[in-house]
Amino acid sequence: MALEDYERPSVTTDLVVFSVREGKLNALLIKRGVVPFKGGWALPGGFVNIDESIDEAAKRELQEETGVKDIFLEQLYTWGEVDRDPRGRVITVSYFALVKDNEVELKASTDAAEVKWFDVNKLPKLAFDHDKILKYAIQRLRWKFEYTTMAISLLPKKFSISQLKNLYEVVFEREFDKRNFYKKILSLDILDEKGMQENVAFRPAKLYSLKKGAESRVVAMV
Amino acid sequence: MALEDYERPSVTTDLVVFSVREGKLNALLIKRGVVPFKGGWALPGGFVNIDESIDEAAKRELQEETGVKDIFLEQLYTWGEVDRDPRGRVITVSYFALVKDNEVELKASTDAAEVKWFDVNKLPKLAFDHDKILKYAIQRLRWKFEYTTMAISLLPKKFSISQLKNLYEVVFEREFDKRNFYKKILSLDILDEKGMQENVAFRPAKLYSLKKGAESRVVAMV
DNA sequence: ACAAAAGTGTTGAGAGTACACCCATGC
DNA sequence: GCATGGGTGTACTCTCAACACTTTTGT
Repeated sequence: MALEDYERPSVTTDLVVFSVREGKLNALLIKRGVVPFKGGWALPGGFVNIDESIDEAAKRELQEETGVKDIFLEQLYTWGEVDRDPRGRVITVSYFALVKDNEVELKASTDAAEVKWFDVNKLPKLAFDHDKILKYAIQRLRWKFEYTTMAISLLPKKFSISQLKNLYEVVFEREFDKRNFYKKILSLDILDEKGMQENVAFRPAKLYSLKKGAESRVVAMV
Repeated sequence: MALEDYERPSVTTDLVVFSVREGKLNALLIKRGVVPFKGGWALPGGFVNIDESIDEAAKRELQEETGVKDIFLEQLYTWGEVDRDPRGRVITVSYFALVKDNEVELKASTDAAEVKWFDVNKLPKLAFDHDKILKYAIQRLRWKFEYTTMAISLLPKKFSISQLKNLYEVVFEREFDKRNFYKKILSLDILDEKGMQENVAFRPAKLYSLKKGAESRVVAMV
């Protein structure tokens, strides 16, 4: 059979954009400016254009909503229940992204009456099956933190071990032993020393950056 | 914007169906009976109907190609490059499946001139981006074997530890120490004893079955 | 000198790895 | 009794977890 013989579904991407703000894990949501679920909160996202790859569509959406590019973005899962969208048959490919709070510029648009960060522990009711997608994304985020060096992409180029430790404590919602954390991270041989903090009101910390080539290494981080 | 304002891509599923045959890990391929790549080998798969979920489409394809149902089937990844299919814009959601060799009945169809098992180390050139998909599936398969009890779904209801060990050796292409393997598996507390082998020409093995509730447990298996 | 955060070592428990011999059965 | 695969224990190493004090800096 030829392509034309099949009725085609619409395909969208939905993004779970995470950031750490004021010591909490936050996710980006938009207030829908259009039906269905007009006025309800939902994940940012939109249709995949016919001449762009799904990854490109996700990247474009991320930039439209946050102004951010060149940041960690990874496909999560594809949701294809027949009735997940009241407008008709819509398949969505979900992605998750990590952005640095201070590099983000939120902008409303026609689709999004409002764009806002929410503490993942204080989420509103979400449109479509977006609560399921968000739960899935949090699991994946934790997994990524546990087994990859991805967390470091959320920190400045030079960072201290304690900044990294804070990040892990926010994502896993528990404390890590300082000595064990230092020992573990330093034993992985993934960091280069990059001098010291300056102008701090207490003992300056050593700064590190991720070693070249360690970006995609799979290591047990914690 | 409304759904109608977007030109829609076609959506297919592609299946990587694994089985263990004669001590080797095999994948199921079809010889394409239609253009493009007519006469070339490809993964089984097909279009997602407008009134079925993607999971249902994958399940249906699996049954059409192998006659198998109720077996391990899991979504892998969604491939959405613009030019991945010469017929036009086709997005494919890949799945991987595990089937028991002896429960499979291969059938050719209009789309598939021939259906055949291939040793994953002796694969022919594949159509589309199917070699990438297959590589991805093998990675995932190994990960699943390492961290879940999924391997057991490939064995008969009652099985011996050495059958399980053989399976792991095939998938990881290396040997496991017999004593350590027995010790590790039995220490996980995921098996129930189910009597002994009968009518074997040597010392009969103890048989086990997977404990109720252990199907989805995440454990380090090896 | 004090406030604030940085940095550092040891010990015990449990898990992984390496390694070789006896056992039960059918023929 | 022999061929075939089943089943078992010990010692070493390494990793993980628990635990508290000293150091450096700015004010």
